[in-house]
Amino acid sequence: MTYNHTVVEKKWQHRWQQDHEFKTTEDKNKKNYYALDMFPYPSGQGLHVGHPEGYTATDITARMKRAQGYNVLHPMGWDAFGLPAEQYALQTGHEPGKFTAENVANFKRQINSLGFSYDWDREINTTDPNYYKWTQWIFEQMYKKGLAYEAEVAVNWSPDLGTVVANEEVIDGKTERGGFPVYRKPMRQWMLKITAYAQRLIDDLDLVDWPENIKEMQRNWIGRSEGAEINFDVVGTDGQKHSFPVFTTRPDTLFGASYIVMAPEHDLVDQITTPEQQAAVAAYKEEISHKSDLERTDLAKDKTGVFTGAYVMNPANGEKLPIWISDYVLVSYGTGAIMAVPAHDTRDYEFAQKFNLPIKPVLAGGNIEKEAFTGDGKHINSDFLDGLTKEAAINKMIEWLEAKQIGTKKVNYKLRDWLFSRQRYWGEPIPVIHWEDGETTLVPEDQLPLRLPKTDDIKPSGTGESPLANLTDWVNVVDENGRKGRRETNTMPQWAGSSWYYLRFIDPHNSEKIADPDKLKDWLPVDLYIGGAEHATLHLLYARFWHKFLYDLGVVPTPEPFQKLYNQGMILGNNHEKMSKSKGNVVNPDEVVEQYGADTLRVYEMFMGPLDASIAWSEDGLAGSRRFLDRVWRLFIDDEDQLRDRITTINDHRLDKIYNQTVKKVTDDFEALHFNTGISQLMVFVNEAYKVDALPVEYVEGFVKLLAPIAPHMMAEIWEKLGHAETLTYAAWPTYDEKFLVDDTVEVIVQVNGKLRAKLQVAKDIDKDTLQDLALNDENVLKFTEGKNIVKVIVVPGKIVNIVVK
RNA sequence: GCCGGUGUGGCGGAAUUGGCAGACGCGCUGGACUCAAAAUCCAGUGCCCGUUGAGGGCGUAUCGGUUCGACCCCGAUCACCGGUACCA
Repeated sequence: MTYNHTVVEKKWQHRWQQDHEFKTTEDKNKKNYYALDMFPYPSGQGLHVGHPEGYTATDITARMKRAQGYNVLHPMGWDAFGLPAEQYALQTGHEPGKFTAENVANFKRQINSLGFSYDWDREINTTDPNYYKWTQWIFEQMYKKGLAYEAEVAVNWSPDLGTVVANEEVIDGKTERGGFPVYRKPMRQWMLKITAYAQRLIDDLDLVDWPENIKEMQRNWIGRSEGAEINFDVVGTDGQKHSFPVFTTRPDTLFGASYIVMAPEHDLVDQITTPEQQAAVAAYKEEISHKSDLERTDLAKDKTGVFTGAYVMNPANGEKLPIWISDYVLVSYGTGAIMAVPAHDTRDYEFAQKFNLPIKPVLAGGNIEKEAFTGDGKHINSDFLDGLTKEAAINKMIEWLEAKQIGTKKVNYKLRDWLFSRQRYWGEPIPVIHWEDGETTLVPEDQLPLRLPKTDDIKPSGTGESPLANLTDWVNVVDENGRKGRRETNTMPQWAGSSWYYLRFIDPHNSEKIADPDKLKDWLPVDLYIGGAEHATLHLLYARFWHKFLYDLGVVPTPEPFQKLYNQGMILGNNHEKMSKSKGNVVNPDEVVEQYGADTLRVYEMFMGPLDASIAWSEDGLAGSRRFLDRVWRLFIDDEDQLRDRITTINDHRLDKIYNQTVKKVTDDFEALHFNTGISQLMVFVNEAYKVDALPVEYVEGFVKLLAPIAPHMMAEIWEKLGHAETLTYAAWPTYDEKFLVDDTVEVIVQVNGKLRAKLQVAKDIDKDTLQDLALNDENVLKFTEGKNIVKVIVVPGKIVNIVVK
């Protein structure tokens, strides 16, 4: 009979669930292995075929590690707070919690239909108060350490919608929904001081086994740059003293500074602007305020700006430099003001050209008539720096600045503090109360979790506050002394719950602590973490930041959370484009499971190519994977659904070599996440097995174990037919014997001038001279050496002979 | 623009350390089985020359270099993908 995937897959999924087959073992005599997936947001669309690619990879690893005798922690949960549920609730008047629960149920059904070996006893959900109690707890610890603070930050405010919208919801300055205008409006926000960890977040990348490109992305995102802060005194028109610092990576070019630029939002702008320039400056600031961040940076080419009328003195040479404002200087980076050296900075050069400001070279080389010279060279027109090159001049200038107390050496980071509040209902409440006397307090720890009040009537507050502001019963509080207060109505961003969930999986039901310290010690760091590269910066940086903070508190025992990280690639539609509804190229895993079975989907997704590559879906390829599984089934099982007679306890040794090779290669490949080549080797074994009459039962069982992590349902069924009552899950992983991998003879290739001319079958330990003689006298080789001078013969025993002739 | 990555048959891809380019799969071609078809099994399949055979030439984005020998190392160029966006 042909293999019936529907029956067999249901049978084993049912049994696994009943037996709690994948419950995490915590045997002290075994080593531990933590295989983690990036947990999904349970969207209404359900799973698409991209999800199972990473999930299959971790599942294969988890299953192999169980067979290899490890305690394996392989959990799954739900990152279930998020915008879509809130929008659904706003539109339909339903409660987002219920909607989310339905989506979770659907996701879970789909995930289980694929046979993943998750320990569902450890399922977590970020919207569960027992979970977000600890998200709030971590926030409170940060607040106590001064790492959570309030600040006025500009947000995208839509008066028509009565809400604040996220950057990605703003298109051309209008809301994505409705097309209403969006204004930049400063609002009180919660911030987390991730910048305090900037240096450690760079340094500790050296501790982890991550793809180099992801490390590089994080380094770029943090953006460390070294330079100096230099103080400039404003040459006052009204006798008032003002001074301000600028940050520069090129203090050595101070002699070439020809003007100063401040960000239009810089605090000092209004104070220093002269009366004659006030109108122009005000008009420019007004113009800028209508531009979004994106617009300000997009219009990069054409520089704009206005003179303030004020001047500073160049501390190096006493020159008077005009102060301009321009939006090419960002208030949020460095000090919000720069010294412009147009001769040696491209942006300053463009600005100087446009406004006819002087361009004064202080480095030899380049042609400043045409463009800024940003390379290295000897300093000129620079007094005590003349003749020095860049690095020496930078050091000398910093020494000089520090001696004169004009400036200091300074390191700057691009990384900004984390904007941690959202004006949303569907998120973790920030456990803070603002009292009428101006005091701000945390909700006491013993009162956590601070529950999100249930409501099916989520409406915009109209003020820019979250919909929670409408729920006056919840918002208004009174303390024991009758003092009135108001709860924080901002909630946390989706990143919060996902920044520490891997810790909770270790001890998910602990009501006293985030997790038992001994268990954290046993399981951390995560051994393998697989997910999409789109989380390369934000999620992975936030999680590392929280982990380091908890490490400093003594809560977690390791400085880094994820030892090995791997990014799966994308599965594209059959037209090589990203799958999307509008392109009509989306493949639904439910249909694949129904038609071909979960095992086929798993094999196919792993066989498509390297795990990190983006590869197009192919129905033919999928069918080919099913064909391979059918071939495996027929190899072992006959038409009566019985084991084939060819499976025997007698070993005629014809499969010794290929079997042992297969065990070795598959084990190594799975370990290295090279599943495509591992599967290829399993195919080679099957091809060989079809050619022999007798299949030693030992090899059959070994093969079943090797394929089981990828095709667990079919292999469980064959395992049972092989007469095993006990589960395949914990059956020991096969081993190989080195002695079968080495041959007595090897094939040596013979080249003449680097071109292949012959292949020789020779004894493995043949000596160099004999091999050389053999090669030189080969019939076909002689055709190419006859009548020519043999200049040189390179002999690599066991591999190659290269004869160089002239 | 800058940073990172990739480029191999008709297609997905393989090649561990600089040593047989194209494993494995798809597709295609031929054969067996069948009344026939599907399925299955077997064989062939980089391109070109050679009637066949033996064999030969070319070939890993392009151009050049290092080397006895380069998909692999180096330099330049092109294309595509990802990240980033005036970060002083």
